[in-house]
Amino acid sequence: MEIPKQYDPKQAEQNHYERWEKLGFFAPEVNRDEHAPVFSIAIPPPNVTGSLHLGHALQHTMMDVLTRYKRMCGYRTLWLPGMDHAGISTQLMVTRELKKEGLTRHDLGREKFIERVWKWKKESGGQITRQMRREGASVDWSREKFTMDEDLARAVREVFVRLYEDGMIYRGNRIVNWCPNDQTVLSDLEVLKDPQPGKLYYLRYPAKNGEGGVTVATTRPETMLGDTAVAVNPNDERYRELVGSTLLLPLTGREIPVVADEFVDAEFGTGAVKVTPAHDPNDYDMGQRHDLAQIVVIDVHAKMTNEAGADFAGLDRYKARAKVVERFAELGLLEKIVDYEFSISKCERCKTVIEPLISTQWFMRMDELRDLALELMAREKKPRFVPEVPYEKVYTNWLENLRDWTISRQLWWGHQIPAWYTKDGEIIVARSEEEARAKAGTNELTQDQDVLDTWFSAALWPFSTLGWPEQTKDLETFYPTSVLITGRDIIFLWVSRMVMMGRKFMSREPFADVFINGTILDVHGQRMSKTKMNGIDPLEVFEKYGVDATRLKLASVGSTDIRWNDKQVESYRNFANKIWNAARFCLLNSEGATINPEILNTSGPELALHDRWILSRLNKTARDVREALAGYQFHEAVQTLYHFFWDDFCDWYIELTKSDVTAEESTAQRDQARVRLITVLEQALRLLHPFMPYITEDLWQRLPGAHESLLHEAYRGAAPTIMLAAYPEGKASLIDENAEWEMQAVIDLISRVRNIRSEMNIKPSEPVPVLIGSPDEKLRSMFLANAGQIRRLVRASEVSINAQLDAPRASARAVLAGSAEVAVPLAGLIDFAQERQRLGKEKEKLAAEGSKLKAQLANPQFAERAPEEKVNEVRARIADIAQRTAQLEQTVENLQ
RNA sequence: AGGCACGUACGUCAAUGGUAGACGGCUUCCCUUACAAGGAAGAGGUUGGGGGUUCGAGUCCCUCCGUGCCUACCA
Repeated sequence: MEIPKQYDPKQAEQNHYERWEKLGFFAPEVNRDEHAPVFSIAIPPPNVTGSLHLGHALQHTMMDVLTRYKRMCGYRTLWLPGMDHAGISTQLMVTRELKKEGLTRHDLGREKFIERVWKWKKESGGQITRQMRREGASVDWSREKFTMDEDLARAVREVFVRLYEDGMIYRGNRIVNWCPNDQTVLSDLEVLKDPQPGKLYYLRYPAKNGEGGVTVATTRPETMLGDTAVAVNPNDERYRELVGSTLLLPLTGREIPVVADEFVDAEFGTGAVKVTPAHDPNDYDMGQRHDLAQIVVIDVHAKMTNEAGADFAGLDRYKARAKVVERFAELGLLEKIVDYEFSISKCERCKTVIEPLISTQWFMRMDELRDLALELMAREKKPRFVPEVPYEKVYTNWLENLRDWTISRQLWWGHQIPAWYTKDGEIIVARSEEEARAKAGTNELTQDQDVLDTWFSAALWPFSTLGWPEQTKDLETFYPTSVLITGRDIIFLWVSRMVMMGRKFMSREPFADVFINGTILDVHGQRMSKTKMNGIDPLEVFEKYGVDATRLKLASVGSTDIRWNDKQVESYRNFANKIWNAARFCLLNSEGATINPEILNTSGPELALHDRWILSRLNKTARDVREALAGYQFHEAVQTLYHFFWDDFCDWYIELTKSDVTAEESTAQRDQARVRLITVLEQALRLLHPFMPYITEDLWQRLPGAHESLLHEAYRGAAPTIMLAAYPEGKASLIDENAEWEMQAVIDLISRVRNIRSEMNIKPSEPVPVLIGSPDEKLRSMFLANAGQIRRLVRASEVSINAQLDAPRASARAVLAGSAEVAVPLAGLIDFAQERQRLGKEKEKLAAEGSKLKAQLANPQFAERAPEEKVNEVRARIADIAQRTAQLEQTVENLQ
């Protein structure tokens, strides 16, 4: 058989995915058992403009691990893929593209522009699906969705209409976050707060009679042109007299009142605040309280309006700022300018400084929806956050302080708001234009030009993708989904909104569990971002180390943040190579053998120790991996598998079977050993498959008898694939603690002898005799049964086992657990001083451990209060140490 | 400003209140016919400092130092 010595991931990654997909293994229909339990995941839809980054690969790996695992457990599994239309960024990308052609979207017109976006989406979206196929994601492509698909659009309109009819969606004129660059309103969550150094300007507003007046402090002097009051705290003695008086607003000649408002912090600045209701959210509120006029001095392009006065009209806001300051200086009204650090609001997408503006927009009232979500958590503790701390609290705290959501956006790309206006300005909200006409009783309607926030449609994702509002079979089967795996940055933007919408329209939470994955940082601990250019393309990592190795590293990230270092993937690449070579060994020695699952079901004294032991290890590993995955402990699962495959299977089991398996002649012993070896390997590959789909499938396909070995019964009749093989169960009945103890004794013995060889500088090629002494007859017969293995693994010329250790004086010795001793006669090789030193070191170690334990036991409180089994454990360990120390002393004496 | 996390080997990270581990790196030896992307044997830790609870603390509590993240309407 042709098997290269080195694992080549590219070769293994080549053909399997296509076959899996073509044969329909990813679709839930592959499962023939109609009573099968269901497992479903709706993918967090990636942004169609982007390409996938490591964070996506991380989440996809975790979702794929769970999906493949559950599928192998016989669940009817659906991992539903799809993409998000990402209104603002997509429109931005296409606008940029147009700009290169010297066009604006207005040149094309709405319809043509949207056509253009669809064309662009096809290309960009294709990139994402290619990447996902490369990752090995076992998503059901036949159910792929896009938030702008007609059926999802229908769900959006349905939700909008129902919420409107319930009075939960309304249109209103309020102050909002406006991005002057994107020309659209943004919700609070799409605004970044960026702390940066700035200036605080102290401006004096004279009293009406030209005397005195008040000094205010502001970071935005240009807004003074729109001031309609100055506010002070009602309890502020300094200004008590002034409340109710009138000031003369410089540069405008406008008379404005001094009002008292609790909001004002007397400690800050001068204690007096200029009030610009049209351009500041707080001032807006104050304006409402005091019935102040709203004077709009800045327009949607962040330029000064005519209202700002002839001197300023048309100026950019920052130029206007400079000019205002200059004028104040000229008038002697600029008291001072101090350095001041404050947070500035920026557009999350384009980083343009937000301009708060008064604008007519659509809003969603959140109080009722919020209560639904909070109730769900309070009563049923749903959804279950993993890790619970701190995310459950983060989630509920945010909900408690939730404010209304601005859902309209001044974009063309997105779900156009299903609201129409009659000539008289009446609002008709309907599912379609026809319905609107019928409702209005006229055909003369114009539809609202705005679209909905992308997150509006995303909030419906878990049920809109399954066919809602139709009562489809899929909806009935797969909702609620089993788990959501996502980053902590969208708990508010997305997770909470899905819960509210799911609760409102499906009466149930959209997912049972929410697993919040850790964030991948760069080597310096910085978040990866486009602007910092420190992102890593997963495809590059795949190229370098292979998909399976990368997946293993990603799966081991878990829920804590990690600093990414390519080097760390290397050890998993080495692991893949180890798997490859272990399989290579098994395959090269598999002639005459076929996988036989029967041997997995029974263990007993008729089996060799290592055979009982590996069955025990295999079942324990399966059990531990299952437990780890049940609690989303991906890291734990990876560690368990890594340790089992490399340490248990490769380092010990293969080594222990070598002598049998590599025999030239076909004997029953050889062939049975071969059957056991490849059968255990096949089980190990199954255990690894959810994490490393390519290499495991590739090797599995080569194993003799794999095609005939049992798929999970739910998949009877399906084409052979490890994907549908039953995941090892982890049977308690096959966990054999006695075999594990005995095997450990053998391993310890071998390790001690190897240690002696190494410390004594005995050449690895030099055979030495090994003498074992133990009064324990059972132990002796156990060593005897494994003497051949021991001899091979320590390169012994002979292994002799006696009740008494009868070794020449010139021997290196070691003490083992269970009152056993081992000696390696080293006539002419031994350096007595060195040997005494070596034993002395060992004695010190024992003494240190022993005195620690004795002190613990000597404490009367310990015996009294600690559980009995702990106390017994300590007693046993002390006894063991005492015995070993005594033997060591004897050994040292023999050396004198 | 508040809230929350984190600080463990040289590095990156693990450890239901019960013997502090893994991987990489490092030292020595070995190309032993599955694998040098490997094998064998080692070195390396008063778990950031201090205090407390407990029979027992990396783990729970307090405090200080350091580092991140989130939330917020101080102009």
